[in-house]
Amino acid sequence: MSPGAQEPRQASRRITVADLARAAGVSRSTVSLVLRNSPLVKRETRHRVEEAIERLGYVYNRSAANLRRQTSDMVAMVIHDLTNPFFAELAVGLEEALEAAGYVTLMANTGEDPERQRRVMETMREHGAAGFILCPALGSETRQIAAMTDWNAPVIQVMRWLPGAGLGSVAPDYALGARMAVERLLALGHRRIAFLGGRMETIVTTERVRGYRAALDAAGIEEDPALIVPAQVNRGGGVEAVRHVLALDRAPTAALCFSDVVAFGALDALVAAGLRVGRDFSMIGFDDIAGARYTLPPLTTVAAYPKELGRRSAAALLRRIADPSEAPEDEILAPSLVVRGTCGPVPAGA
Amino acid sequence: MSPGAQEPRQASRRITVADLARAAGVSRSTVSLVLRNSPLVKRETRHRVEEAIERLGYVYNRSAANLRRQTSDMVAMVIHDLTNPFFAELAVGLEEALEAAGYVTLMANTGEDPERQRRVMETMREHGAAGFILCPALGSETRQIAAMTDWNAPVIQVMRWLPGAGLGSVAPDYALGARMAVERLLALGHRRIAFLGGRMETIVTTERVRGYRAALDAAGIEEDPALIVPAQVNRGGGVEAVRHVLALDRAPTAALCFSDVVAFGALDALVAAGLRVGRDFSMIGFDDIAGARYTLPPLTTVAAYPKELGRRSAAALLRRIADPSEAPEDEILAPSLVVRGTCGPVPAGA
DNA sequence: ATTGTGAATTGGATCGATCCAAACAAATGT
DNA sequence: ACATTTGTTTGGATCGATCCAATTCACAAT
Repeated sequence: MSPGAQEPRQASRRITVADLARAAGVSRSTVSLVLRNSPLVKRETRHRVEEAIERLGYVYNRSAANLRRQTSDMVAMVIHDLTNPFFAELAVGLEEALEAAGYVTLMANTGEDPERQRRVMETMREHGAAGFILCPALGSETRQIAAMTDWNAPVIQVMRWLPGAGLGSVAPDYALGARMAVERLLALGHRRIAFLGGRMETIVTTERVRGYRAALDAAGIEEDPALIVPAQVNRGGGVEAVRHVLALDRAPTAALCFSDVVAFGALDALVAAGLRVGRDFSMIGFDDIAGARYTLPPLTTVAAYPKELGRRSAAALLRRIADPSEAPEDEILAPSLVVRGTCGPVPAGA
Repeated sequence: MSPGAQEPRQASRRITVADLARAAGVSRSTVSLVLRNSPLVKRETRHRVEEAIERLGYVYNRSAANLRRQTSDMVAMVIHDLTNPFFAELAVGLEEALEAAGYVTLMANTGEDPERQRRVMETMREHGAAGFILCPALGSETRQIAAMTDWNAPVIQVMRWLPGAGLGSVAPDYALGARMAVERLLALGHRRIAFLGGRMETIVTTERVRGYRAALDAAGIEEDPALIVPAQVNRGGGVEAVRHVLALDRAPTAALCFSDVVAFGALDALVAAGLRVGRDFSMIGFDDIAGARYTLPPLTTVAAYPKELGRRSAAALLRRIADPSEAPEDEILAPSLVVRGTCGPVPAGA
């Protein structure tokens, strides 16, 4: 056989508290107390039990314990796209915080499929998840998600949320971020500012557009609908959107992009069109993903701190698990503008 | 209170099979048979039970069922860095395959911390994970990982592996990939070819270097140790490694980078040094991550298919779960070379 | 020797679903 | 009418740990 072959693997029944009790000459109850670090057991008894645990190679059975205690130490994390670097980082912050609090994480990636989302959440419910962190797939039905209120397990939505589901959420202040970005462009003298990328069906887009509009309004600039250009949320979308606005009669001199990834594509298209970004054209992204500092020039963008968002949503969920009577809250994190090299004063000619 | 407030939340004891039995006028055993879709129950009885399930809003308790059946439908996925886009995609492929097979995924990110890795794996074991997918953290002790053979749950290592742990693994053929890349560069006439980035303590690096050497050997080229430049596995590492080799007496005309991310940094540094990549200097990356096609020029690289690797490791694990007597296997996937724009013939002057 | 007190320990019931051997019902054969 | 087969249903024990009320122990006080 293989070099690592063991002695003939015997069926070896699982070691239980009963076995430990027998081996240590105490009752099951006492063993249980030792396992839970109760101060009730005499020091010497504790040692005898611990010795037996060691000697027999006992493994605690959390499922059995959870069944009896009517508790759960599992949290469900349901995310629409883990390959998005922003969400990957969010997931890491989340898991880290949950682990630190003694929970294990059940993970599922829905790939934007509401049906798959429904299915995995149902399964996790059957597993007795103590709570849910959900970044809902596009097309999730509010009714179905809202029904989770009587699942007897709190739900926190992250990044995206279904208005009126009444579930609580943690997300960056998209509108504020967009507003800050546009205000920066206005301060540099820009008057024709585009919004590139995103899908108007998503709350994340409408919120960002809302902030964009608010900034223009406050500056007394009349909005030009032609400058709001929805497009796919990827590099190709950025390319397309830029091509579109450059072909306009009165092209913009600056743009806020839906996300950094869209901005990357936009940057490519601007360079291809012979424009020097940061001089001939100013641009701001959204998210501050890892690659943003490495573009040429480095991308000015709105940072949303995904890891922190993960931690916050974990904290919010744990609070609700600890006290289910607490009302759901919507937590909104202020983003910040990271100024790099893609913005400059409006060119003289414009 | 909030608009979504429900009627006063009653403590509402959980609905169990016993409740269903009472409601449907059958025994608990019959209910259980219905739940498991047994063909033994009469059609009409089944309907009565199903009606009760619907009416009472029953939720199946998988933990209780697993306890009694001495089975488990949870798989543990322990990964060292989920924010690495390569691993994120691997994780998605993995979870997808596991979900399709009826398993739920317990996820943990170790952040390259062996102690944390030990801890989370122990916890998952206590939760009764049916198997483990492990991408071991740097510095994992072989002894400790090898000890998992008597955990009574199969372990598959992905991407990285500890030689001699005797556990089974799924990984790309790193050596072959490196060899293919270097052979390409040789065919273009390059003779001084560098290897940039990576850490010699990791098997992934040594394997790639092995392939690099094999290609040079086969071409009868004497290896120059000065051209093998370990560096951090990030953009900065790439920058540093390029600066180093360009300062050599006889600088190389081409390089294989440890990974795409290293190649990105290398590209930056080459451009900064005034070299036209693909003409003055040729370069190949490794991984084929999403950004690779968007560099200028687009990066030629070795594709390793992370999603497929995830699926394969899921399949391998499920096989071992189904038949634990099966010996652990090491599965090695052939990578392929994706030719884009960063390679060209050796410049005349060199 | 007896009582009292707090510390330590314990047996039996329990969490929710499933296994198992046995019982019951319906249909078939002789 | 009875035995046999096939099809359905069932009660009690069980998985492993914990809860709870009750008991035993150790030791000081009377």
